[in-house]
Amino acid sequence: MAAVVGHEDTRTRLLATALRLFTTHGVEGTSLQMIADELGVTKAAVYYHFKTKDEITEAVVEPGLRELEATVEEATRERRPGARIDHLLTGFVDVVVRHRALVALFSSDPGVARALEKHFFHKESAMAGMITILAGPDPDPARLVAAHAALAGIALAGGAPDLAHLDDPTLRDALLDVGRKLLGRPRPRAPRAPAHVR
Amino acid sequence: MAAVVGHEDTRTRLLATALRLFTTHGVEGTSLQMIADELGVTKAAVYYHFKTKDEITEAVVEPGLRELEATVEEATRERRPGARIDHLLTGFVDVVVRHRALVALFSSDPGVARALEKHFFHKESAMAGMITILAGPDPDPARLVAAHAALAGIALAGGAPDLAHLDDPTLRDALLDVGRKLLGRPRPRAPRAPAHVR
DNA sequence: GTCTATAATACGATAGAC
DNA sequence: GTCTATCGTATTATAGAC
Repeated sequence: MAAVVGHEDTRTRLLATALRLFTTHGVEGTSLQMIADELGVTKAAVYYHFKTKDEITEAVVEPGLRELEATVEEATRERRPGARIDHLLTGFVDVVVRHRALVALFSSDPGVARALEKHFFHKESAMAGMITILAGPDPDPARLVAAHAALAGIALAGGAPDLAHLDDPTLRDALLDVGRKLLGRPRPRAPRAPAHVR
Repeated sequence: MAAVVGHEDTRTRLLATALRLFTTHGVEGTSLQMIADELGVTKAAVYYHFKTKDEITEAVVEPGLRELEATVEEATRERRPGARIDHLLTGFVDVVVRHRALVALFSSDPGVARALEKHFFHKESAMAGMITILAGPDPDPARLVAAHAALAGIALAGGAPDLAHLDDPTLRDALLDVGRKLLGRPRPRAPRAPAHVR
């Protein structure tokens, strides 16, 4: 199973380049010409790998979105509401850390939503599902705002260029802390230290 | 002092329309044709009020950015670090609530940064200044991440369409709560209720 | 202040050579 | 698998009539 390597490689390079350009210029602000130039090929060469620009956008976003949807589905299966939140929170943070800028991209870039709404993927429902789990049924405004802020804060902080120097475990812990503070969840295995803390 | 009213009115309508389109399609995803169509005028009419698209982007963003810069400057003048954080936090939340989608726009849209970096405004330094105040000097990773998450979370939650139905005081309180939780600040005038709360 | 008309350029996308 | 060349359209922006 080691055929078409050259093909896969160029395709992978293309997606990596596209992601980088998308995060700095936005999807709509990135032209196929820019991608081709960065790759050192022509526009027509890009069109060999992908039929349309939307197809590129989908392919860039796909892996992260798939993992996110899987995490939401897993979390939904938890019986206790608190466990649902914890499962979703850790799963979300893991995806953000694994893909860094990607989640920030489709948390805020309208071009991603536009490209995705025409096909199978449903970013909207994944986001709605996460909010429902985090805020619970019939949430008060404070909890609803906290849920939104947690998702946006984790996604954008995780993808922030200023924080790119942090290694994965450090970033992961810090992002988990953000989520736990906003959602009122205890840290695992250290429920609540009484008085000598800080 | 009540001249040129018609002019000001169209200009204001134009900016409001531009902001709305920017938030739903992104700056680069919004064409002057879209703005003109939405206004019921032609592209040339838009060009009467603004010489370039960048000028529109600047004008849309200007009021919010000015208020933000003023808030940062005020906060910097506070002597105690905690007071600096509280001042910046409340000021930032007020700007977000007053302008709702605007702050979310220039927190995440690359088109805004691109349009601004060519002229007087310095979004970058305003953001850096806020992070410095919130995270303090030589911050550990956790505090740095918390500061980033607080700003991004407040901005994007404040501009979220899902939360547009919340009235200003409710949204304001909820966003302040987000910031305080992430930055470890106490709620004013109700330091810590002992046991009967919740 | 808004219009028609148009210029110059960039866009996404296709055809066909190599 | 990548190229040159091109099509049709949309873009920002300008000139000039009304």
